[in-house]
Amino acid sequence: MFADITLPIPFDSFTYLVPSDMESRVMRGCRVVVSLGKNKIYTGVVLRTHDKAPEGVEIKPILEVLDEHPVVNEQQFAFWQWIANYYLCPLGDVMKAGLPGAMKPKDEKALKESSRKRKGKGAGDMEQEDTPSSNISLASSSLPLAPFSPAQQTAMNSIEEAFLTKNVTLLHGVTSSGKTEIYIHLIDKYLRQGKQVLYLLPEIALTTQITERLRRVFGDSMGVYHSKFTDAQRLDVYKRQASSLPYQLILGVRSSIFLPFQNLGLVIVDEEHEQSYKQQEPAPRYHARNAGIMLAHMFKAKTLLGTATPSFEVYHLAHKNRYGYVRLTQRFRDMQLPTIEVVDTKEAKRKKQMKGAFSPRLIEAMKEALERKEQIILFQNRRGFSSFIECKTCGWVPRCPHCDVTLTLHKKTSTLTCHYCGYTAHIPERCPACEENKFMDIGTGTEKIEEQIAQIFPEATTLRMDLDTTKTRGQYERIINDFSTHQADILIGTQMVTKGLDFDHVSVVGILDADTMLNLPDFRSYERTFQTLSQVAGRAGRNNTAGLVILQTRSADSDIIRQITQNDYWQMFYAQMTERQLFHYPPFRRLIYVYLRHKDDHLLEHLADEMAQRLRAVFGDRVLGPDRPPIARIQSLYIRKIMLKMELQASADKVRQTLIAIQQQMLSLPIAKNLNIYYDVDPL
DNA sequence: AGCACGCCGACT
DNA sequence: GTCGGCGTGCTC
Repeated sequence: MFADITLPIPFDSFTYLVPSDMESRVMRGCRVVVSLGKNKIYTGVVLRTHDKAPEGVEIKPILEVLDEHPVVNEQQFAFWQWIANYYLCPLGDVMKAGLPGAMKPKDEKALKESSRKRKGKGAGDMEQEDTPSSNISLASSSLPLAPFSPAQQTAMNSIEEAFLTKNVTLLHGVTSSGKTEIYIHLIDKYLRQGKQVLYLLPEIALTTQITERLRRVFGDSMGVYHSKFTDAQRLDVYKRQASSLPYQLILGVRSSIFLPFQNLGLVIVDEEHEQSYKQQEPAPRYHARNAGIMLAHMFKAKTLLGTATPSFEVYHLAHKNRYGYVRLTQRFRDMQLPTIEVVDTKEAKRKKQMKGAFSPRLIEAMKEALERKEQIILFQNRRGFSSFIECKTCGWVPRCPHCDVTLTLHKKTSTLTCHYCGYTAHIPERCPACEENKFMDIGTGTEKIEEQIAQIFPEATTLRMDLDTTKTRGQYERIINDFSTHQADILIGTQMVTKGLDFDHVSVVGILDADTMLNLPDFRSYERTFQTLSQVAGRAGRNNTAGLVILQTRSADSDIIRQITQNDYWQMFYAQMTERQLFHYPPFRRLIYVYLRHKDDHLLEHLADEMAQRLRAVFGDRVLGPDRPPIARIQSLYIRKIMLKMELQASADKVRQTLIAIQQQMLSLPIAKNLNIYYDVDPL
């Protein structure tokens, strides 16, 4: 008897021998311990048992069976396989994402350790058991639900009506329209029917505030699943979901779609448009919103997608009546939307009125706010001090030796940093090209904004929130907390400030430079700028006063800026969709990026051409490239990208089979040793 | 992915 | 004369 075992490495499975004394215990879905290679020990999951010996390889025995009952159920297997097929990655990669970290490769010592502990309660123990905690309220508890406003009630009714005929519904509600309250009522309804609910949030939005709010309503019937939790904590939730007394509501981040569910009735994807639902590294490169819809589909459950600024993919399907559509235009307690004032920085610059990144109008608005003891948020979508430094004499620019990018200046730490691989270098005293010692910095990051504030408003206190100031645990929450308790007047930040909490004392939001976002070489740049700037703008305004947003741009009279200031989603969507259709981009086509990596640029060039040619033989002009991506080298590997634009009706299965076949042809070429090929399906 | 094997530089 | 650098090849 043999067993195909999936291991947490980028392969589908390996075949092992089942020792006769284990035959009754080696079952599909159980974990086993096996050795791989010279002396590596892994925990894997049994995919299937059979009697066909693989040819041409030595076959090793399974060393140990860890579970008496399967810990991966049939629904999960089907879901794993869907992810692997759709996102074109080995099953092992899915397993790695799908099981909590307690299944990491073990060394010999850890293995013996766990054998000993398994009698008790080791961390790697996944034996099924009912959790000891009693008094678990299954339905929602004592806190009566907060009453709806008429607008919310109407929206709730519309959602329920839409679900009669549609499996997926988009709830398109402006900021502060009370979407969460609607989710809570809907969750309550499903829980009362004995159905499970999965409530997905982007990582950054899963704060203690939202957790506590839901905890007050749903008490112990809610489990929280966050990537910041320890392996043991996540394992607890996993075990609980597989037990006979699972949490009825899971509030979680993208990876919680992999938890075992038993009777899922509803999936909520909040902030549906958030890019962070799709990850580029590591594989599997799945989109949690789309995978969540598939998960719901497998359970014949419903999906509610919520956002103030829908993604084109979702809005398009809602518009075509494939998804239900519910609009919520009224803000909670009739809060007014902020006024957006556009400042033409091209004009201000010509008149030499700019103070660094600040226009006179923005300075004036900030000054007034500070005098009224109100708070300010400044948005600059670039971290660090400047984009890069340049030798004043010869124009030399320091670049990352591993990646094909300029190094960003971080003045606080006196370093030059690569934002891709993290390489850091000291600022050179003299230019290595011409020996001169004068540099100028080009571009503006959050650090430089902070420095300019100190000059313009020396009295004001500031906080900075970007990747650099939120590296360690708790820093993010701390900045949010300090700012909401008014321990600083001004919050300077990147995209990060667009998410999270509503602040009560922010009257002015300054967008320092809308153009860098608009000018990114990406077919989604307008869609994204609209989303991001709408979200930032939504931070302005207090209880009964409309906030003021100062939007600085060099293209003040462009259509996109007008659409943003008028909050005209439809116009923006309509104009952009015309272009998307014309140039065969999503949501009219399905994109697949094929990436090739190799350390030898010349050889890679040749191999990429070869692969593109083979793809063209099948897919014709649906194949574009190969191209050198904007960042053509990361961590010493050169990269090429081939783009596929598939029709929506093209069979995903056929496309996959063709791609895998061509990949295998490529990798069998003698010159293609060390060629690395991977895919990004529906890239963002 | 991760880890052993393999062939070239600075050390006791 | 060895320790160790990371290039490259393989894993049932």
